[in-house]
Amino acid sequence: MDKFRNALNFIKQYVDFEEPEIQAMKNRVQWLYLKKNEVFINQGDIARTIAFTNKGYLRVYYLHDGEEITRDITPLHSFATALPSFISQKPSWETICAITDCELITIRKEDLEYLYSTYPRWERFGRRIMEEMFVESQRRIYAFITETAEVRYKKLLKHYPDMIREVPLTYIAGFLGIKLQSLSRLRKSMDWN
Amino acid sequence: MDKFRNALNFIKQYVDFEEPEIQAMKNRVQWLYLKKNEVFINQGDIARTIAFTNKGYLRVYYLHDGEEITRDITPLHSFATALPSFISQKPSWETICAITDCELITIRKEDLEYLYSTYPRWERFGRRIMEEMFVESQRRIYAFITETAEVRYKKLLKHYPDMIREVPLTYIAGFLGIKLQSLSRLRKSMDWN
DNA sequence: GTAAATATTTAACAAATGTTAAATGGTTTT
DNA sequence: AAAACCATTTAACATTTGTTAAATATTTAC
Repeated sequence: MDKFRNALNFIKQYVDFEEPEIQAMKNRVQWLYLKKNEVFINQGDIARTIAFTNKGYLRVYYLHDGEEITRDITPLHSFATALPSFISQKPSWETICAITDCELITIRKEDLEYLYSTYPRWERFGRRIMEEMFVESQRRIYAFITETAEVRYKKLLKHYPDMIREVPLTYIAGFLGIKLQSLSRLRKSMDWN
Repeated sequence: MDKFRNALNFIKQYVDFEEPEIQAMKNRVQWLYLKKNEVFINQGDIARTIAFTNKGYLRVYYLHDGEEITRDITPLHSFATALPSFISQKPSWETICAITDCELITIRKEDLEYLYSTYPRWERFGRRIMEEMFVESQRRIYAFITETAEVRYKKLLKHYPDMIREVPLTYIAGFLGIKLQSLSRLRKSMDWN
């Protein structure tokens, strides 16, 4: 039983790696275990690592007029960091926090840069994963433009049933771009088609 | 006067290239001139090229219940393609169309892949530009969650005054995620602060 | 097991945006 | 200049979501 099984399955969707490249990665990552509500990256800190969520759900939010605005809930087996801060190495305005107990595979920026510079296939992986994340992000913009909150909620239920089960409704509402009370009302009056 | 001046200025923000790498790119791009309302990539076609908008504005939209949903208006000096189709080389569900007369620098997917495979710095550029596009996309998601349409419109006015001048309000409204009539109403009742 | 804390629901009213339909204003074509 | 074609505005009414405040329900800590 390989601890890296989830991560490797995910990675191999994008690039076929040789064994030494995989080893180089394994030598440079750290495992990080977060309890529910523990913080991965705090607002004001510099995002020095990026994480792969091997287990659990993270929430990305920032403070807007004293209110936490949830921008993202990371699906299982995906990457998470405060990217603007990670790229620029300036303080982050976003906070990333564990919604459930989490098991993260993290890599420091300098180690990732080392992989990028040393192994062209890792740089290629970086490009492809970013393309994918961008496309997904665009899909979400379409959803905001064309779908009502009810439709967005139904799709979330359909695509991420586990997530809905484990994540409090406040955060789901934030992710959908509506208030908790609106989500609650919408759940009551929903026709299930 | 270098025809590539805009493009090179843009590119050099992300990676410092050597002359041969720039030449390799110049040898593989094509210039494409579109008149207002001409189509760059049609729904159902495969996106075989990606474009840099040297002049003019492109609009990305798709048909939703017989209605054109504008997902993006590309700023000057940025990249545009139907990325899901470009990546997968499957038919595009999005159409990209010239809002104004356009001057595009285009490169075919296979030529871009050649640059990526041959020059690590081009692959690095590909990754960095994708990171940037992803971050910008996330910013827009925040805007949908936290800002009213009026605030989004004011920011657009502030950041892209030229765009507002050249692009019809229908498309602006679509980009903001509201209907033309709502934008019109909002413009009338706006307090200019 | 009980108290405290947190999550979710409910409701009445307010604000923002959508829908439909028509009027007005500009441009382009002939 | 008139006709035809766009783009934009206006208005009345409908729907969706926000706001405020409270009531329930569920979970966590002691």
